[in-house]
Amino acid sequence: MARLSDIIEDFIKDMLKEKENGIEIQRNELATYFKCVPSQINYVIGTRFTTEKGYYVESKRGGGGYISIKQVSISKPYEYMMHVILSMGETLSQQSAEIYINNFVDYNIISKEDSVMIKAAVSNNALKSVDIIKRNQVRVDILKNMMLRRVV
Amino acid sequence: MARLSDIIEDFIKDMLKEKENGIEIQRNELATYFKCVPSQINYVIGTRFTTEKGYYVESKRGGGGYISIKQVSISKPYEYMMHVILSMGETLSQQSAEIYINNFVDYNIISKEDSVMIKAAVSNNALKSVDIIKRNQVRVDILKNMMLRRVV
DNA sequence: CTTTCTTTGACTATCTCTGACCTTATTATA
DNA sequence: TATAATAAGGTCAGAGATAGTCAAAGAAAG
Repeated sequence: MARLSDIIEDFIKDMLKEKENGIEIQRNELATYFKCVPSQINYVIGTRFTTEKGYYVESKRGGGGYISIKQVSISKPYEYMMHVILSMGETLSQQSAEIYINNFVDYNIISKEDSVMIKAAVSNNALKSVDIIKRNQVRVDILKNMMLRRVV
Repeated sequence: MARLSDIIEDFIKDMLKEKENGIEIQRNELATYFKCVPSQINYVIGTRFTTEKGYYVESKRGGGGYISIKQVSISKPYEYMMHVILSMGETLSQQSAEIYINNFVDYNIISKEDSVMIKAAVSNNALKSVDIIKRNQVRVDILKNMMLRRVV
């Protein structure tokens, strides 16, 4: 059974596809349409339209309020990559790693096939014999090393 | 009498036969159907639907959660890779890893560019924060995971 | 008799949905 | 203009819905 959040996510993504310059939605309107509480719209945006995933969200309260969603432009892959590597920090969960890797595909830095392989390299399964405490540290080291080699 | 785990295994395999693109199951639903505890489903999947046996399993928790199982098509590269992976053993030096990776390039399983990236993933530099004692074990895990996903 | 495989259940982790309460912006009115 | 009413959107904690882990008990095989 598809989750409501997924349905709303798809709905918003469809809207974004049609509009080049981002969209503006009414939170209450959307909630009424999907027969859910307004805060579920926040949940969807908060979990699916994050900065990490390449979205830029703004909103305004009060009369005539709105939520605007834009997709970050993908102009300079190399600079993006270096920026991301430098901003990764010293530790990385499997989940966060996958978000980064999906972004690399979106930015045409790696192919879909490579992304599968890279995800495998940093999966908990591959790192199962690394101490839990160190695992996220090893993960980020591996990902940085791979991505550096790819763009250099 | 056949063990329950075998019955569940057969049931899932029958489902897989009918669906070309893999299946999605509900752990609790299946457990109810077979009148067993949910964790037995994990046991069956963990012992019968492993990567080594050619299956790829993903799951998600929470509302609308699922376990998805896909059967890997047994291609020539897959068989070759499986053979190589099984021969790798439980530990691998950086030097040996590079020999394997070079062979994969020769066999046209990966590109030269990918080989650079894979070598980076299993380099001592990427694994610098893994205990020396465990490093060769982690290295082989990573390489196995990556290569399996590449041929799958 | 020992080892390995199976079954069970208590506890844990994660994701989704809901509602009460809060903050901010605009508009109407005294 | 100051104030009140109205019209948005935001936050957060808790309830609900799944799945995962692990160790111990039980059963089967060697």
